[in-house]
Amino acid sequence: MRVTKKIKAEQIAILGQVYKDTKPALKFRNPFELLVAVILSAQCTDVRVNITTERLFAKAPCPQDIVDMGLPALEQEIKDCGLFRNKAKNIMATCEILVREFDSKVPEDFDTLLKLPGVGRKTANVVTSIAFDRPAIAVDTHVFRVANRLKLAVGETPLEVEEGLMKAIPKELWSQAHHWLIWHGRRVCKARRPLCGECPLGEVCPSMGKA
DNA sequence: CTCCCGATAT
DNA sequence: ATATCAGGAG
Repeated sequence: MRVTKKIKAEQIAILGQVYKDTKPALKFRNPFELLVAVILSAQCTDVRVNITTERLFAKAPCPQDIVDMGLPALEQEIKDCGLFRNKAKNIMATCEILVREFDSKVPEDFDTLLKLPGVGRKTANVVTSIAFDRPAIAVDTHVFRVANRLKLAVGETPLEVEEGLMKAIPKELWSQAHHWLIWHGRRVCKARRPLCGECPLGEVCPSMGKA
């Protein structure tokens, strides 16, 4: 199957119809909690992140509280999420910067977010999109896999896929489409055993039955 | 490219 | 037993 512009539009329309009511799976009450939750979410399920952040923010709801708690205690607190030494070091360094340079608030500017330790392109896009309500497409493992399988956007790297998706999707739908792709990746177009048999995109998917 | 890393699904 | 999980840094 050759995936034309028209077929891409159909893919997007179906995704929007099926997943229109989806929202972020990560629990958060403000931009700071979202930022920490997304840093923790690397190579970890959202369910595990939510358990961890609920416990963490009960003890330390603000950047200064985490700084005061100290690195070893933070490591123990987030250990279940994996990669915990790197994540703890990055969260601690980020909190110190937020307190010292940004009045304990999460900056809204994308490039400023990118400079924070532990914050890469995916995390910065999630925060600008979800916390600050600006159009962005964060390419995580689900978005990367689903976009490539659909050939909605093909690329070897997350950045290539991000750029392809921005061309294929109207800007006003970027943030929503990001959620549609994630939920489709979680529920149907799974990494290991995709449920092609019950996929609403079967007719417009070039990878149908090939995984 | 490799390393970081525990929990979970298959 | 092993692949995968809302990645990022060196």
